[in-house]
This record gives sequence, structure tokens and C-alpha cells, in this order.
Amino acid sequence: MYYTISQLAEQFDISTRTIRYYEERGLISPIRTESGQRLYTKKDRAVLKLILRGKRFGFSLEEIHEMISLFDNDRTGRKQLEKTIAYGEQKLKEVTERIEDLMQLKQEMESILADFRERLQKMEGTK
Amino acid sequence: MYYTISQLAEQFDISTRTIRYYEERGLISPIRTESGQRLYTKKDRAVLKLILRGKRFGFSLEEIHEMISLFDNDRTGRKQLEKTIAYGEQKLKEVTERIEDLMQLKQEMESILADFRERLQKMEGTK
DNA sequence: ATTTTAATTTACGTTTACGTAAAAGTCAAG
DNA sequence: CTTGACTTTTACGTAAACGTAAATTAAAAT
Repeated sequence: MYYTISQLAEQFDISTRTIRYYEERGLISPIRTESGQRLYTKKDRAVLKLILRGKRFGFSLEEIHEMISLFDNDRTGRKQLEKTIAYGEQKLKEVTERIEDLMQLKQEMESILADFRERLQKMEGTK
Repeated sequence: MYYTISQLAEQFDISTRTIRYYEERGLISPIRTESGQRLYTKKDRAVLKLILRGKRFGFSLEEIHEMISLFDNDRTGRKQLEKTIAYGEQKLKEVTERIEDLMQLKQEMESILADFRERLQKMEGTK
């Protein structure tokens, strides 16, 4: 039902310190046993996964924090909901731009590689 | 013909310190005037652009350094060329994975946004 | 020619994202 | 019940990527 901190650490191959640090920064909020030990739910696990993915994209923990609040805050008021949608659209745009940017990089890398392979071909011919 | 450091800094909206730091780390190598001032060519500018793009993708300066050496090192020997190609293929794979990862994130964000928009619709109905 | 603006090196400071160690309490196994 | 593995908080340490300030020199503008 619940995960301990070291179980999660092992699953994601990160340190317990890292997980506690994310908590310090307000990114994750496990419940506690009466004795004070942290217990993580499936949802907490999902949040952690989100954090790590965000990191791979080069987002700062601060940015990730904002993005997470998109998910779990119950945006009840209409105004709040509108603001959330606007923010989400903005982030979506950023992600889309990043994808395009990355695809361009991929193209460039492919053409450079093609060039190198060609050169190698010619060398094989001579030697 | 040449750019000064502050021209580049302005063009890319970064500090001159940042550019000098990249030089410290061996990522960029401008020529100098007799008095010691840095002069940047178009190629230097292109490298700087590459660096900044790499950063947006969350690559460290160290990784970017390696990737840059792909471009400007004249890999003359066959062995060298093979190594370079292998490294390039590896990096290309990483980039491809990142793109896929990002596209998945995009999908998730879109579905969350769709959900929010739906909620908003229902609220407009009642109020 | 002299201000003003820009550049250089040197060097210490700062933030982010953790690592690491210590001291103390807790849980699980034998 | 004790040993050992795990967890907690507190706190200092660290690497990366710059920021910032000082002292000096050079270039551009008036």
C-alpha cells in the first residue's frame, strides 16, 4: 500500500537525500507514521516520476514545482481555473518549442553523421 | 567581420561573464587583438548558439563540450572517425529518446488541459 | 585631450541540487 | 531483547554555472 523512502530511492535509482530534498522544496508531501517515518502513496510515486522526467528536460525544481501544482491543486474557482489553463497553455507551448528545437538538432546531427560515414567509406576504399 | 563580446552578449541575452566562462571551460576560443581583446567570428557565434541550445535541453557544459568537439575536431584517422561516429550515434539516440519523452509529456499536458477546459465549460453552464 | 564607455584579469560570492557525516530514534530478524 | 538495518533531523560540504566587484587598460566619443 505504501512505499518507504528507500524503496522509492531504489526504484528510481536516486538517493534518499534527494527525495527528502524534494520534500524540503515542497514538491512532494508524504504522510508520516506516528513515529515520524515517511510513507509514500502511489500518487506520491507518480509525482516523483514527474519530477525526474522534468529534470531530464532541464527544468529547474522551481519550474517543476509550478507544473506540479497544476495537477494536485484543486482549482475550484472559475478564475483560478482560467489562470491554470492559461499557465498550462503557456507551458505546453514551451514544450512544443522544445520538441521542434530538438528535432532540428536531431536533423543536424544526422546530417553530420551521414557526412562522417561518407568520409569513412572513402577511406575504406583507399586503404 | 568580427563581433565583440558585448555584441554577442546582447544578441543572445546573456552576460559577458557567461561567454568568458564558456571560454574558461574550453567551449569557445575567440582570437585576440594585439591588445588582448576578444574577437568572435561567425563560427564562434554559431558555436555559442549551439552551446545555448544544448543548455536549453539540459545538457551540462561538459556534455556540450564533447558534442562540440564532434564538429570542429578534424577527425583524420580512421579509428578516430569510427569513434566519433559511434559517439554521435549514441548522442543521437539520446536526443531521439528525449524527443519521445517530451512528446509523451505533451500528450499528458494536452489531456489535462482538455479536462480543465471541460470543467470550465460545465461551470459556465451553471453560473 | 579628456571624459565616457567597454574590455581584461583576478578573485571572492551565490544559487541550485544535492552529498556526506553525525547523533539519535525505530523497525525487523534472530 | 539485542543486534543490525533503516530512518530522522541537523548541519556542514561541494560541484556547476555563473554574478559581482575591484583594479587596470584600451577604445570610442565629445
